[in-house]
Amino acid sequence: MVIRVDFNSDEALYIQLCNQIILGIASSNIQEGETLPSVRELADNIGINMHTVNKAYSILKQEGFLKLDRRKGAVISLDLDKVNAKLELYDVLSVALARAMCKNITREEMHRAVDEVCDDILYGNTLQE
Amino acid sequence: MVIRVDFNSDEALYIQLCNQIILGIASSNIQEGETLPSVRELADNIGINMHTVNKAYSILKQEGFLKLDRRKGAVISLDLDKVNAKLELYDVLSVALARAMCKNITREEMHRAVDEVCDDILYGNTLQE
DNA sequence: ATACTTGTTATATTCTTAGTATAACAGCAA
DNA sequence: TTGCTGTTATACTAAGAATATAACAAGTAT
Repeated sequence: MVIRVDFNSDEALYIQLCNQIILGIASSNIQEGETLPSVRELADNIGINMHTVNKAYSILKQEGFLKLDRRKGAVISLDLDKVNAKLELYDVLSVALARAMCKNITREEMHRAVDEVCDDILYGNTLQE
Repeated sequence: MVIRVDFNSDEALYIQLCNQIILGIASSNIQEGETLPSVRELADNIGINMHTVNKAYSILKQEGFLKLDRRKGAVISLDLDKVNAKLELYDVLSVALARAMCKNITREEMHRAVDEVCDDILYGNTLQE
């Protein structure tokens, strides 16, 4: 799985790493049971520090996306806590949709956006390869 | 319009201010043409520094939610840049929905979440008063 | 047993951001 | 003039992000 990073972004590197890996899982780019590169290897590939990668992996572990094994490394392992996941989704949506409403984006457009983003993640319509 | 702040949150104070005001606009709690408290007044009310409020107002101005007038203060004034607003919405959704997909949240549940959040903003179902 | 790799922990340093604290300025209203 | 707006400037503290070394424990491979 290819992982890139934008050094000019105002988003923290470890957050970018988390997001990319989550997108990779959602798009089946990497699947349950498969392993990510080791912290040192990924850090070297991207050109960042080991601890930055380790921080991302630790967060993903705590959020139930993978498990860390000292022998195998970082193994994708999904813990399906839907209750908590829904609460987080509602939190994110409340600010995102409030913004959208202020900009006169209709509810139909929001629903279309959900479908398009899902399709994009699953089948890769627009940009991402 | 009532504005509160959570000092224990890991979210920056000025971000919380921005989000609250945007939610206030979306929920018609405050409307186009109406004015927000002055930077000094709001800062005193909440118990934070003037510059933190000023930072929030400046961002909201730059994002097209209000205009700053030296005589009237901060006046709600919506600049409807739908193109940009949609791009931002897609950005936020892509990471939020990828997370949701990993947690086996169905597309139907996502659509229901959109409707519930919108209704909650507009009519105040659950918690917010 | 040795060498190597894994995640993990610890410490220290640099840089950026967030937030505060004063202070002053320009424009406008009572 | 007095008092209120937003605006700008400067300086400081605190916290987080990222890096740099270093070492440790546990497993694998030779």
